[in-house]
Amino acid sequence: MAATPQANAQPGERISEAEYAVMEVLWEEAPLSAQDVCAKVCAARGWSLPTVKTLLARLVTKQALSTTRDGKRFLYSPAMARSDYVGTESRRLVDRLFGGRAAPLFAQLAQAEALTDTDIAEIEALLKELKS
Amino acid sequence: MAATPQANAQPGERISEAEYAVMEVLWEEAPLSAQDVCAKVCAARGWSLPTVKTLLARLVTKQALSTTRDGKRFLYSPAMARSDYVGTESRRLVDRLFGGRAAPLFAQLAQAEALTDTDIAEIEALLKELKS
DNA sequence: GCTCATTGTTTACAGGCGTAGTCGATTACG
DNA sequence: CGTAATCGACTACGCCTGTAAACAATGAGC
Repeated sequence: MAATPQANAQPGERISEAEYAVMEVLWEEAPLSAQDVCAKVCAARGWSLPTVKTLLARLVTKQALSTTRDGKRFLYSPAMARSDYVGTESRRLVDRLFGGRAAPLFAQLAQAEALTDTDIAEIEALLKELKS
Repeated sequence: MAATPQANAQPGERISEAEYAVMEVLWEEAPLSAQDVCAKVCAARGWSLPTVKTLLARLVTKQALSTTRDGKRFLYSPAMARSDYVGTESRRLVDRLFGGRAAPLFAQLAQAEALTDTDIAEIEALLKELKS
């Protein structure tokens, strides 16, 4: 048995921070080759090409990326929407730190003065919309 | 050289998820002994006493907990405020996922319908206060 | 067609994390 | 005073992560 061997990896697999940096690039523009991705992050993070390759491979295993052959190389594209990732990640934080309620998070940010005037204005607008 | 040996561990050390569960208990009530802590989390997380002891030790190393001798055992107390932890952790998320701006996070939660009516009311109240 | 550069794959390795057992010291109880 | 229970320290170990080298296949250019 064991249909597809070593292929354990639910789509729910967690994406690590380094992997996330790679996803960022691909969410901005895709599909890209490993080299393209490296061109966009290697400098900033002090990575080498092999590192990016490893991360790409792991993301493919985790089904966070899909690939298309292009000659001898692969082109990588996100297999999950950025908003999905951001959503579950936000939710996770709110659940873990604020008992699942968003208001305390907001209060926290407010108290930490992490809210700019623009933020406040935008949130106000959103609120108005929500109530309609 | 090497003043205090193995004692590398800036207070900035990151607290892992399991460690956080222990901190939670101590933020709620402190000081507590290892057994007290275990009594409060072991069941819920399926841990054994040794596990809790390890986590406590690591948290002490990370200077997230302080200890007081009490006979042959230690009593543990938080060495950092919960609000500090929650603050940096929230900030980290906002920085990483929303470019440091809070409004998009709020929008995300709104769109994900993660906002209850109570949340909205409370946030509205907070907004009003902020503007005064 | 042959060689060279490029690509993905495999392997590596140290450090952190989750989970826990062992052990020597110490305290408490009889 | 001696023995048993308990405590913290040390050790362990597999998995994930960050980072990367080695290698084998494959496609491109001459």
